[in-house]
Amino acid sequence: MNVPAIATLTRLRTACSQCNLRELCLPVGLNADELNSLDNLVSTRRKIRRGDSLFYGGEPFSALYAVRFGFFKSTLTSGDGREQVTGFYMAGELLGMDGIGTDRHTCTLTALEDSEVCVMPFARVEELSRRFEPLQRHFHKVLSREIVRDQGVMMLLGSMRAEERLAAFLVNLSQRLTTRGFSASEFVLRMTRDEIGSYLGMKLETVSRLFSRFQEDGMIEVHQKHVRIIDIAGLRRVMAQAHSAN
Amino acid sequence: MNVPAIATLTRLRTACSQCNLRELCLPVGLNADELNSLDNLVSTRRKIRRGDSLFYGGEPFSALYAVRFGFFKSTLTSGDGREQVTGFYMAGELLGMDGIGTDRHTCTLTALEDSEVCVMPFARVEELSRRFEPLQRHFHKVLSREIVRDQGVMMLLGSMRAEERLAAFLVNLSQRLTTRGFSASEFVLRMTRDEIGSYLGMKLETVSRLFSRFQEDGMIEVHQKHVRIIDIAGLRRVMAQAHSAN
DNA sequence: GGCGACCCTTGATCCGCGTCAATTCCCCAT
DNA sequence: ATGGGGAATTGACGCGGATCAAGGGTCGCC
Repeated sequence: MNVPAIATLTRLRTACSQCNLRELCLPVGLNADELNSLDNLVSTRRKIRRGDSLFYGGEPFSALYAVRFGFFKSTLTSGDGREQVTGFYMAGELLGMDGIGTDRHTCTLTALEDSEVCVMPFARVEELSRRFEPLQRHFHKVLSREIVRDQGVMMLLGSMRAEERLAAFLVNLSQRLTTRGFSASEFVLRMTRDEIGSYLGMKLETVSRLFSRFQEDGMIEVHQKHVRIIDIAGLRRVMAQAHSAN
Repeated sequence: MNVPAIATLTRLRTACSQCNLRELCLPVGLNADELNSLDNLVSTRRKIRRGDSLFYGGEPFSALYAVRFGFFKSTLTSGDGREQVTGFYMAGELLGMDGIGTDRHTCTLTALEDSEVCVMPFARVEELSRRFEPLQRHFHKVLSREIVRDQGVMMLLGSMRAEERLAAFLVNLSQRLTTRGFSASEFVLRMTRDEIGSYLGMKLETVSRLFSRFQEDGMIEVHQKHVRIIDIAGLRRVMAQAHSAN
């Protein structure tokens, strides 16, 4: 009598239909019935302490992860040991899609604050999306959007100057925080200057200098990791100035 | 009697099971039976003349495309009109995956030489991959690999210096040509210096100068669009030199 | 077959950002 | 409270690659 009771509890606890992130996460746009069929999508949840990694590049791939709360960076390490930050992830975003192609993760996912993820065994994702057209469709959309996001970063890195890149970064962060119900104008950076720099293709000193400059220009206020955006229109203007880098 | 005969002919003509690219393309790894079920995946073929576009950013998305022969570039245009080359595609590679997420293409695909693609209506791709597990699996792998590829470019742009990037570009081209049965060491660039530069985040003059330098160093021979790779190990050494950019 | 439109090459100069270095700030652990 | 260490800031300087400019090669089109 006891074991099934616990199993039910676990199921409920990890049920997408009960999750307040369902409007952001994989089940977005599904109706109540459809949601219920998803309730065994998530096998367990897993807590990751700040500084620890969810998975490492090279590890075998078996599951996708949805961020419940917390903050992650993904990093890629090249043959010669250089490390590049390839993305930052927050609640409702999906991790691990890089592993599908080769059955091994290519990047490492590290928590930048104490975090929790929903573990979705990939076999289950595929099975459910075969049986279940709306999930299939949405899953494909999520994969595709990751491609589009990456191409956006390529454009950032390939054709914008340092100040434009940093402005774009701040605007993007602000938008994503807003979507999640946080303040659009005031937030705490979870990553270091070095990590921002790696992501944006510049050195930490440059990041720091640009923060100071944006502050002088009255567009933001920065104190260490605290950022307040005063003039988001100004930042948008900076990121769109057409006068090139290359 | 006549119409069905033509229909059969068309079917045969566009059948994956008859295509010599099936080992590179979507149906990779499927057995004969499985391949046959795919024979109505491709609705038609479409020829694109050099300089023409298969689709433009902003257009509604309806199908994926597999390159039969030819060569494409994909470009992204930012709000302020800057254009960034985000990739080059050759036979057997899949185009259009950027459109799935928003039902609109985000990038423009332009033929750099006279080309032909197989048109795969996306609804059909999804339907077949629901009914057909190996296709589903492989399709997911293709999407995931595109993500990984893009992350590789991010690393390139974010953490390598110009000469490393260009060396990496040449090595990558050579590899992909080899896979397709072409010479690994001698080929014709289908894109201009400007397009290479855009892709690699540098100016065309820099591309040109680096080509000349690689030639002086005895690693390649270049005459306009003709490239001969003499010392691929040397190029690999250049792309891996750890002494940073940022 | 010759003319024009690109494309490529190469040089000279300049500047954005990387590099190196010193100092300060902040958080955390004792 | 206090000391230690990582993170951030700021300045001085130099270099890689952008910018500007001129010339030459190649191919398609009349």
